[in-house]
Amino acid sequence: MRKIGVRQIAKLADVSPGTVDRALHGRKGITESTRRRILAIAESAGYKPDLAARALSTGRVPIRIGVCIPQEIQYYFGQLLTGILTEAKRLERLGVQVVCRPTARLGVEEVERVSELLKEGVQAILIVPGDPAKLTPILDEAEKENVRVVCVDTDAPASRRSTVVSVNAEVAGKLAAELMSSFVASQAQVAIITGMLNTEDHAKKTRGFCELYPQLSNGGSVVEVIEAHEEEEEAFQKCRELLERRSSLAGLYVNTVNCLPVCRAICALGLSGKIALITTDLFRGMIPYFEKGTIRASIHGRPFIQGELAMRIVVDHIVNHRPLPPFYYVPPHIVLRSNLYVFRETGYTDGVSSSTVASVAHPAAWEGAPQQTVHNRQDEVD
Amino acid sequence: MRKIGVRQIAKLADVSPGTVDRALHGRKGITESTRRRILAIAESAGYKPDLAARALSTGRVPIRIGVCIPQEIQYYFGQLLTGILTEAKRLERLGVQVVCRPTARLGVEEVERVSELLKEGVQAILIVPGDPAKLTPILDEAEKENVRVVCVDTDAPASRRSTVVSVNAEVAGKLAAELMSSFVASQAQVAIITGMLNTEDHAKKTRGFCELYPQLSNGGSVVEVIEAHEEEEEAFQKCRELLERRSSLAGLYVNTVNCLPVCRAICALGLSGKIALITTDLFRGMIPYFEKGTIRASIHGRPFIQGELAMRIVVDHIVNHRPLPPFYYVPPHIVLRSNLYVFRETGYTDGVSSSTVASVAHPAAWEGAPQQTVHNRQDEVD
DNA sequence: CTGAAAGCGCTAACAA
DNA sequence: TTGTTAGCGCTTTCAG
Repeated sequence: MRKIGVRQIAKLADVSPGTVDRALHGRKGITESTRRRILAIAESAGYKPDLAARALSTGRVPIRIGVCIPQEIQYYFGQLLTGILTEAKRLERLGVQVVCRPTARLGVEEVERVSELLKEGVQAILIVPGDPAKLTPILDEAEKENVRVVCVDTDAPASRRSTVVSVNAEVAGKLAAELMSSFVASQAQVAIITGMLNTEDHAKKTRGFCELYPQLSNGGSVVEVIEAHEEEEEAFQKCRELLERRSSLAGLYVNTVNCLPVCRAICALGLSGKIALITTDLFRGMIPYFEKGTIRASIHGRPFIQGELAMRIVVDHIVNHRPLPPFYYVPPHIVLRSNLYVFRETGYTDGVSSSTVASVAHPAAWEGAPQQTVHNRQDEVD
Repeated sequence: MRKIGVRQIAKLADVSPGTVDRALHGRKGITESTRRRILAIAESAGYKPDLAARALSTGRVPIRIGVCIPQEIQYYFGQLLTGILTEAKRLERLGVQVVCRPTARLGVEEVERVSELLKEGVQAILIVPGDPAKLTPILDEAEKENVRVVCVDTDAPASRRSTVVSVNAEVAGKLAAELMSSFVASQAQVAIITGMLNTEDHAKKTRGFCELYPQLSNGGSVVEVIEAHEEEEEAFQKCRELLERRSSLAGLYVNTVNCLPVCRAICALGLSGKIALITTDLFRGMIPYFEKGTIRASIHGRPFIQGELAMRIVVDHIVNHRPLPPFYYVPPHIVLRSNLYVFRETGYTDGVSSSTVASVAHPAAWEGAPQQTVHNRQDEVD
């Protein structure tokens, strides 16, 4: 049984292959009646287009994806970028190319970088919008010119961006609250150390926590919310002061990635393990504090995954026309001491060839650091 | 910059495309010297063959992936399959085709299905090996004939399978233990309800839990481990009996997906919310028990992700020759009441167009069920 | 041993 | 509105 293609359909319908093509794709320049006739024939003949042939014919226009993310906070945005590039590499065969125009810091010269990307003729832009207000016009402009804008990690809600890939900040805050309430005694007092409350993400996490914790803790309360502006020294001083002022404090929720100074303050006052500390995200510097029991849990947004995912969905959209839903919320992971080493961010997992959510084996998960597994990269022609 | 293909290589080497083809594919009828010359040129030019064109020319789909998973336990293996197919669809443009040979139940007629797949000429097999002992010979045979075998969800450790995608069962058990110890009071007695201890996965989870719980609970202990053999009625009866016998029981860890009967038993005895129940995986039937507080947490292996990942890494291996590490452990998610609705398995997330780890927005995460977001599937003629 | 040329099934530009 | 035709990049057959 021969494979049936446009040619045979054309023969059956007594038209030319061109007309069949028009019918199949709803192109203009064909009578409604013949279109329906052809469609019916195609249907009944069980026509399945040959994707390979189509791909070949359409001429694989290289897919250029622009990337604009900050270079600072390496362990966070670095992971994000790695995720993006890992996926891009995987999709190389599809003709995916990435064009990077990083910003020095979050929110700095973003508009300039984006306009450079647009000049490069990208079909989509992955961006961490640090200054959504300023960006909105150019992002809207991009979308109008049919360039898909995908926000990553944080949103630009006022813009027409196609979608956002991020954690649901409110859920992250609530998760922390739920965990906290099971770590501390009834009626316990806890506090939050945040970055800046005018940052959407920080505010939402704080709000989520403050909303849920009192409900679950039997009369417990959030006694203070402190802004540390992502500064190491400021965080350390304020935290130390807080702990001295509030000796009754049973828990602390740090909802930005700036948790190290807090850990140091806690240890300095001999409170490690005595006060329940819940942090955000995960990087190697946190490991000793997990091991000492200073950090009880962390709500991890997994930037690597976010990067991978953003790249994946945007290419899927461009190549296969899969629609982009307005939000892609990735479920944050809860990192405890017992699952610490399954996360690639600890560096004990396979960081190169490993795919998205996975890591390689490391038998000694609980007790200390297992050996790192290394894989050789095979580079070949074909 | 034009894409470089056999034609340009031919021009560079001053030979014909035919010769380039011979060189690239180690075909006979070419001098060793010219072959090496051509290969060097191809290499330095960064030649990447166009899979679509090759597929069209040879008339064969370049990448066929066989899938052999059980049809039973829909909510689990169904999710796994959906993940596999979702990813396959995404990779369609690369010429990926899947061939399904499902088994009726886990461990039944697996060898037959695998041998059918081998006859189909697949390049790789994704399999949930229910009966590893029986499968080992044929899996080894497959690998010997250069067919990659990827175990999913559970392993066939004695075989030469290329890799396994699963959760690290021991870590899952330890996670449960760590959570349990923070849910219950010091020195609390807890019990485990499992499936069959001769199933690798169940045994490892049980072991992980039993090892860690006593260490973290200040003298608490695991007083019983009950096998329920994945039977609803058996689980219900045994659990009920257990609860009556041990009135001091503070926590229960169910490490198979068969948690509903346990929930019912707990509710029947009026212990909902009084005893800390930690379950495994996630499906819609569990939602009411989360909402009532019967289930305190669940360790979720995310079969959808495992399926997606398995397909992804195997195609990446075939297409880009990325090496397959011997294990791919996916970090299990901890499901609590506050993050329940971010998981696609609850049905409140976007189950079709959504990608791997993501879900769409649902503002009311804590309080009851938010509205379901629906995306229209784009059904195309072709 | 190497070159030339004919497609694979589909799309798109141009002709009728 | 419809038909014709020239490729897309690779493989393969048949001459040279």
